[in-house]
Amino acid sequence: MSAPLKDSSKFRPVVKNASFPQQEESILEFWRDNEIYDKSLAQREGQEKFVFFEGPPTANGKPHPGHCLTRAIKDLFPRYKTMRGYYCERKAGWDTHGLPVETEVSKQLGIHTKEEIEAHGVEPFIHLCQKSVWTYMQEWERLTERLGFWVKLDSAYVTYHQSYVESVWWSLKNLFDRGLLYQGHKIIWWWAQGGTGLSAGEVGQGYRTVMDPSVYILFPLLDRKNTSLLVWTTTPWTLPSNQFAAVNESIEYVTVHDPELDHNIVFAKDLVEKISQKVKRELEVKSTEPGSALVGLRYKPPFDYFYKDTGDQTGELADGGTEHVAWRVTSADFVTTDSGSGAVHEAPAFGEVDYELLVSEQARFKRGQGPEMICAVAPNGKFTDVAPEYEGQWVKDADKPITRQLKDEGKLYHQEQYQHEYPFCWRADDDPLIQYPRRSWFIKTTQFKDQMVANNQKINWLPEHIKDGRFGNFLDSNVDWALSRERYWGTPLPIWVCEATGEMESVDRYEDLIAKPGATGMEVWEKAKAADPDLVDDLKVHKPYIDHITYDSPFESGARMKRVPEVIDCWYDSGAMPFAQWGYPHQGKEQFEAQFPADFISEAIDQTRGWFYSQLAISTMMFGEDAAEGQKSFEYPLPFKNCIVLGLMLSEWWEDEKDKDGKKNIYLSPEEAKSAPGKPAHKVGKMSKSLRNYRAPDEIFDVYGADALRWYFFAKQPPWTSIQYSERQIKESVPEFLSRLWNVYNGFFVEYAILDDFSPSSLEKPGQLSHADLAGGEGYRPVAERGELDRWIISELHQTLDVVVNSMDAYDNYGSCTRITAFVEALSNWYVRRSRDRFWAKDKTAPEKLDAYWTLYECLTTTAKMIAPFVPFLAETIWQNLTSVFDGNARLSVHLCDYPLAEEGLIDADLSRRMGLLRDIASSGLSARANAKLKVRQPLSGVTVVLNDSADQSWLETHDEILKTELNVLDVKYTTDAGEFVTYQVVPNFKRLGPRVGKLMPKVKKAFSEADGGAILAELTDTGKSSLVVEGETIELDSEDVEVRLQANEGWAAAQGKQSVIVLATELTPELVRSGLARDVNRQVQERRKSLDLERSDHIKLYLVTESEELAQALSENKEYLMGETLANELHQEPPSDSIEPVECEIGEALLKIFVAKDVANGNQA
RNA sequence: GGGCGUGUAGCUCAGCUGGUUAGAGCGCGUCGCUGAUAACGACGAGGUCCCAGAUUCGAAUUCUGGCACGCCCA
Repeated sequence: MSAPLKDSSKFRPVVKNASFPQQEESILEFWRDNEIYDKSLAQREGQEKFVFFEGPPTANGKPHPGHCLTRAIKDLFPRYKTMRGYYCERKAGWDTHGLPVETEVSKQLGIHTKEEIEAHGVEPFIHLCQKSVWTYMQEWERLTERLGFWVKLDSAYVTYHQSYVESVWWSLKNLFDRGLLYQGHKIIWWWAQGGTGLSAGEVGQGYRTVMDPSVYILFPLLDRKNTSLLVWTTTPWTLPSNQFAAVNESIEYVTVHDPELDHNIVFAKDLVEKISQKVKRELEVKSTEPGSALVGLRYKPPFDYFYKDTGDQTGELADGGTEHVAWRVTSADFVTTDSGSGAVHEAPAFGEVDYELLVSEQARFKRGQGPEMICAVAPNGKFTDVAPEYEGQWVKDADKPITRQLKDEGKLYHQEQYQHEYPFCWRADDDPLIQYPRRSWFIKTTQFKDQMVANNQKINWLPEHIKDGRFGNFLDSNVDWALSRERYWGTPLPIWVCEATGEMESVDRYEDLIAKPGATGMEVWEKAKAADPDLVDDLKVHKPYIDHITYDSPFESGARMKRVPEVIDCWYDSGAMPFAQWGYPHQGKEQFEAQFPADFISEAIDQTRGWFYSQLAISTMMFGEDAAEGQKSFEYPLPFKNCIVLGLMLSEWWEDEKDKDGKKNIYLSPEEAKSAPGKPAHKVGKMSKSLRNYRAPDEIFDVYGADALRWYFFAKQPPWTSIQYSERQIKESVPEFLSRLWNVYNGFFVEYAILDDFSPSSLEKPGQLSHADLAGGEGYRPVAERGELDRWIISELHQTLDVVVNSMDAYDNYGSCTRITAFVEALSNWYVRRSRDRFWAKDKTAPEKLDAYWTLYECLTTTAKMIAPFVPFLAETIWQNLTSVFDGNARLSVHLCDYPLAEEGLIDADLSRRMGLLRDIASSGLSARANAKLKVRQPLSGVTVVLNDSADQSWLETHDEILKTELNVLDVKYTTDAGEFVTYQVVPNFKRLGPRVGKLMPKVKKAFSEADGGAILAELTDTGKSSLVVEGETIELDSEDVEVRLQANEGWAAAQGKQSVIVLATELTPELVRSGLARDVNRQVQERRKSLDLERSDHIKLYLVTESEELAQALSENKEYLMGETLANELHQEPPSDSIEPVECEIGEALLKIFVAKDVANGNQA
């Protein structure tokens, strides 16, 4: 089709079969070329702010579909708020530190342990880390852009940048100076052979089922003669380091007499039978007491390595008095009677809960007077000389000899083997891990627990249960933040220690550091930089360079200050992002104060203990009521006000065995899986890089487009639902929504507007094509003056806007999308469908026709604006073409428009209700036809609609035409009189009657079913009242107390709608049959027109030849109808004289030859 | 082992504060429509709302206890 491209007052014809992905690419180009994002921001400058924080992703792996969801949601609300008039900056950010990066680099180098890293050299290792961070940078940026996520990538914050590091340092110095940063021990899973601790993730990978000893040891009680506490443990090698025995205060304990040993033994009452069975002898219970009675009793531990020197040591308690520091019975809630003896051996060096018990014991004493942790094992996992008998032995190998020694000494009461899960090193799977204490730095977050809990209450969590559920619980069980990491690539802990006195101080700027008296060591960096000028300057604040910088101690002359070796937890980096992204307070003061707190953030649920917590903790400590003096504190020290917690995205894949190199999981789509050789196993689970169990987002973009993916995320479920990601679902969102709207826009509106020369170009100030902007266009009539259908769809549009805006303001994208989908469905399947006649009308200037164009135009432009935040590409495509007629006078981009708001005056609730009823009746009518096997092409003489409520009858009666066309009937009758077609059923309104009649309800229900529905209804209609007698009680009824249902009687071609029954007249007269035949003929002629590639506006000469008398009569009776429908200038019932290729087809029983030829002479005469 | 969440049609998911006929989309089947046409409409099959108890006149919905799955932590 040759389009008048030069005529800018006409719409551009849209390329047929344009693919969404291709269109999106050109929209991206348009946005780039015209800097639309920047303009959308500039336009809102000075307006109220909507603050968004980007939770920094780590760019050292390829992005997967789960990341797309996060980024899509992060884009949606800022776009929406911007259109609503807010100023919303979006600064990107990248998380660059931490173990994942080190692991990635180690893999490249083929090394594992810290020793190997040191051997390789920390300096080159760090260089690799810094570079590795950007390995997938481009892919992330491309994904971000391709998805339509508008965020400022070129001014992104980066956690390893000097300004960022110094901002983090500032906060750490602040905490240090306030005494909130302290050193303590942390029990970690320790790989003794490798000399390193393992992260939780690594530990989780290495669990195996093993058999370990389970031993019951006698701890003689010093205060009770001939009596021992029976203590249980599964790690005999920790017994030499025993410090306490723990019982549960609320459990009952017994003292039993063992006849064989002639000794009294104390253990949990519930376990008497079990333990008797184990030792195979009757144990006589002598007395019972609560666990609390045992607390404080002293005992003699099985080994005296430590006991011999300090067994009698006492210390002063904080609230007066003295107590023995160790080898006492203490109380602990975690002790149960599920296994063991109800008394547990405690070696604080080798267990986290044991260590916590030590800490709480220490807290009872005056400072320095309490128990010190004891430990008979060296970091290499071997006994030290403290335990001479076992010195140099690997702890796990010592289990047996230790048990044997205890047995020989009569201290072992019972032993057995037991099976459990135990972690091994994931890279050396013969090495079991042990729990082991390491020196570590902590932040005293527990001091801020109440404030954090209070701040959490102010956050609007979506879904709500996060607040008091997962997040709230986590806060309640807050422990001090273990901040330090004995690693290399991270923010260095900015604390320098005096080598002589151990006094410490914190430094928060590199500049200040090198200005310290006697500072040296900067040359190491300078040399490195000179040798490799490409090194980024930010590296100088990192290991190893920073470690070389020392200076004169202010605490003792002649001594030097040296940095502690640790780096910090990278979660602290990200949690500091609200201020560190600006380099605050060294710079960016204004930006920070204007951009805190965030109005909106969103991440997946796995960030509960990650970014959500780190932000809240740091903000509360830094800016809360107890903030450092001089520090600006905020009314809301919480870092964010609204937080959408996304569900986890699971992947669906098929595991195939054909790949032999150890990576046997290959993503196969359902189709591929079907045709794959062998039997791929269907699996569902977390998306993971190593499993390769998903398809790269790029492929999705290329096949379905970003809008399809976005719509799938936004419209298919609330965002916090854990979804099983499936390509099929994405594929479905295309026809369901995108192409449906596309068909209305392109397949319908644009095509006809071009044919009809309709254009809104007469508007002098199109502006953003708001309702008001459209008035004054050529042929424009106010909505109130237009036909009902037009008023109806405008009303639907504005009701939709109302719902969408309210939902979006409440961060409910799912609710918005559901409503938008319904609107587009109504637009496509009712408005356009019912308006076709007007679009086809010949008179291009008929007011009804122009009304239809203006109405649809308004619907489409408004819809484009409405969907712009959701599917920005499609919205832009539609907008660009719909505004192309204005020579650049309209808004350049849909994203520069204000979000459309509902106008009360355009909403007509009655009309919406009635139209709904009409649609329901039409749909039931079609259903009735289908049931009666009367195809729609066959006209029927009429239908009768029985309403259960006459309120809308007169309105409906004026809309017969719609039903006549929809149902292809000649006549429509309405009645509320049941007649013989239907039966009235009156059922109780349970919601209303239930509370009133209570227990009588079942009987009332029965009474209703037995009563004469018609009579009750009649009474209610006449007097507004009725009554029922149940069990002698009279129940007064008004019309609200009952619901009327209609039931179509058997034997009629009828169907039931929500509030009506529709009955067909099924009798077919010969005339009706012939009329049906004519419609069949029309259909075949249209088919022929298409096969001849005729344009829709081409006129034809038509020859229809049949030997059937009936069909011939049908043709002549319906000649005008046929000519009109097929644009035939002439219709003959004999063959043409010139050679026209005929087609033959069956109409009913008869054969028909069809000759169609384009009428060149009279073509396009319209 | 603990916390949190989830369990509804073949699939993916809705179902608000309890109201008696549990929905949508897709898929499948049947039929229709044909100037939106690689679109559209109707109908149908398909559900012990995970199980068991309790509360209630009434439970997919509330409570208790299980089971299964997922996540986080241990």
